[in-house]
Amino acid sequence: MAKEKKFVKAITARDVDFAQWYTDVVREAELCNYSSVKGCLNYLPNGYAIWENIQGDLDKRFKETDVENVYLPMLIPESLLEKEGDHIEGFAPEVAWVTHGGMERLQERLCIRPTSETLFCDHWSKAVQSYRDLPKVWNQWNSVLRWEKTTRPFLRSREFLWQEGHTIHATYEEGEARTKLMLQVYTDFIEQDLAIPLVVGKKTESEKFAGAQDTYTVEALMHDGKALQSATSHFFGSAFPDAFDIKYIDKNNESHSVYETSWGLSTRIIGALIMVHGDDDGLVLPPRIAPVQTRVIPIAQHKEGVLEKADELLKRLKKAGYKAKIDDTEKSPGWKFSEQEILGIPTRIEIGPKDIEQNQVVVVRRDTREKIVVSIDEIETKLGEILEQIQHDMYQSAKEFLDSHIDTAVTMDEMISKFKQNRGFIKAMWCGDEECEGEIKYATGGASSRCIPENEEHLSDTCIFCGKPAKHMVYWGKSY
RNA sequence: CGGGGUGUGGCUCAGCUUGGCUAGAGCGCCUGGUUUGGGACCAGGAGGUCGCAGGUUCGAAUCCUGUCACCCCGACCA
Repeated sequence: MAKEKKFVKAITARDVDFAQWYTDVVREAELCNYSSVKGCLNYLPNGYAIWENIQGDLDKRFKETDVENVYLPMLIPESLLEKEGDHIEGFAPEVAWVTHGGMERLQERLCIRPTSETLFCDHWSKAVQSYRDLPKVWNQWNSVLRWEKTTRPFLRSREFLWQEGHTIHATYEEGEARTKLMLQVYTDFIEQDLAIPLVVGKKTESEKFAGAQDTYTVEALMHDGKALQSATSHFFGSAFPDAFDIKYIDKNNESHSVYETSWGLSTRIIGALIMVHGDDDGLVLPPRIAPVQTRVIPIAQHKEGVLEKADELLKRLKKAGYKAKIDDTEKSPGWKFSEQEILGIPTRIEIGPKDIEQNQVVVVRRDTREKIVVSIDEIETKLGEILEQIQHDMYQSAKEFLDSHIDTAVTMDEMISKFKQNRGFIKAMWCGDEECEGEIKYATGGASSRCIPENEEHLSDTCIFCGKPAKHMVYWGKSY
């Protein structure tokens, strides 16, 4: 007798409706949910655990490059925010203001930080006097608030968690080197730990951070073919610190400007994890960042000895250093399998009466669903190998996707038709004119310049839009 | 900011056009029992001032006015 299908699939197929799929995965995996304020999220244990791991890994990489952590306030006086013209102009439309303290109206309103360049500079303007005070290489883990009109979980929220690094240096070269160093730190972290391949480069004038001289970016390609800026590193030169009057005295008692950088990575990266690796069954997390690397699922756990064996296995896995959990709830095995898949736990280990009889377990990979029979005696070493393989394979398949979605174009017709048929990045030459950039965006239905890579290729002599001599090769793409 | 949509138990929604008995369903939850290698089943049970305010009416989840919130698309946006 055929059983009636009792459970409707809770996750929309990825290729049917990508936006809905994304929302479904976020909901079903219980990463976050909507709070009572638009655009502000409740980060739930499953989602926050991912962020904690990101923090842990990235912070370690920061400290290897001599970064020191600090914490500065969340409120910025209006007068301070206004000190650098481009900066305030860029952020003014999206800052939230505190106007009252208790019942009293404040003499000067305070903005809730959209970013903290001004606070760092304000501090340094007093604290830095001598070349001996330099460099300052600081970072803070915090949240910021930007009054976005359109919001989506992780991708664009009003309040979001991030880290913002801020540094000042005695020389231009040193500042520029730090900017590039942090870009490299992000690239390594995202590619190695998150298994997300990147396109790396410099932003054009119009896409730059408000007040920056140079903005560098790492761009990831989501499965729907849209790009997502996944981290950023800015070089401010000395204009920004000059506006705050940060000066130092060198060995010869001469006064000099300092050179500033800032760099950040936010919870938006969780959106990238979902959209790069996820599939129709839910989240797929790379083993190095997964809060749980394996979940033991006892089969027929009511039978004599099964739970005991499963618990014993769990203890061994934990002892061997794995982030392991057990699902010994009363739910049916099918339910448990689905849940492990929705949550993106990289492996599950099935252990039932038949396995125990043969001194084995069945390891199932989340990414490929491959079932691997492993002798219980070897589980500690085999699981590690399987996890490493998953990490490697996930990067490879994402890399293949990225590579197969990068194309080139030398005429506008070519570019437009390629954007229509093949989602992703298109490389094309550009004259450096902001107007052409806008025209290209319009003509392609929204493809903006994503970045100019360090090693530019020479595709043709002229700008793809206006035909004037080309200055740069640009990666173009539609983005989140 | 423009267009569209939705607010009814924890979740997803039906009911509203055409006002009327005690406001429904599925999932989830609780209790007991049977099950257990891909979302098991039976029985019983708890849980809702129908977003908020006002109006019309003998009577409003349903009609009217206002308001708030959220979602989707677009525009905008480091």
